[in-house]
Amino acid sequence: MKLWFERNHRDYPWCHTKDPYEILIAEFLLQQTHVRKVEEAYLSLLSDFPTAKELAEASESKLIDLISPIGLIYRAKRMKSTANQVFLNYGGKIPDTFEDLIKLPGVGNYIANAVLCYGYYQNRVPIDTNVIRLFMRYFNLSSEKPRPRTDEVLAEQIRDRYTFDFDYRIANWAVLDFAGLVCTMIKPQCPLNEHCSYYNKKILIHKE
DNA sequence: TTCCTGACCC
DNA sequence: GGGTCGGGAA
Repeated sequence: MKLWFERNHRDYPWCHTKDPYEILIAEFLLQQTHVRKVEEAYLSLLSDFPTAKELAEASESKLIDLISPIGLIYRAKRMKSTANQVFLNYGGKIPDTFEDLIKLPGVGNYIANAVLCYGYYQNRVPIDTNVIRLFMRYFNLSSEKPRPRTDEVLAEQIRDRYTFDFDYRIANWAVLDFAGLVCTMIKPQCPLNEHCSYYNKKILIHKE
């Protein structure tokens, strides 16, 4: 996986920062949004509002203009509100604990873990739709719940199998990229085929 | 039409 | 547990 990442990984601006504020912005913009479209919004937003303080003082209409091309406009209000709380309650510093992070408006389980991992180098696993799809397929995991995202049992099974011996920042990006580029939702073309229980199951069904 | 590095509401 | 936000690409 590490080798695959070194050869094939995608290069996004937020992969080059360890500033928790910039990470937070990226994760905010990325939710339920195609990665390709986020890059421009991310850069212009950081260019206009380089710190939490400036975002807290930003005009809401300006924020909406920046976010409207990628949808989910309510994120503008949440981001501004979060910046305000960061400024008021934490002296402008993004919190470094899970408990404090999820108190912020618009920050849930995934974004909190992402900030802790990418911004504070903690060995966290932000579990999103990509990670779930990849691990459910490869390890033949299943979930009782209609929404695997909310399945804490499944999350634990994924973390158990998340045994990378290198930087978790790299590992998470690698998993994300691999799921996004190779283990895709529709017609995946995967080099790990024979190792993957999902592929083997499909072959089996095909033969019958 | 479905889906996208989710979070929030009921 | 399920609905909803949302523009854009496949």
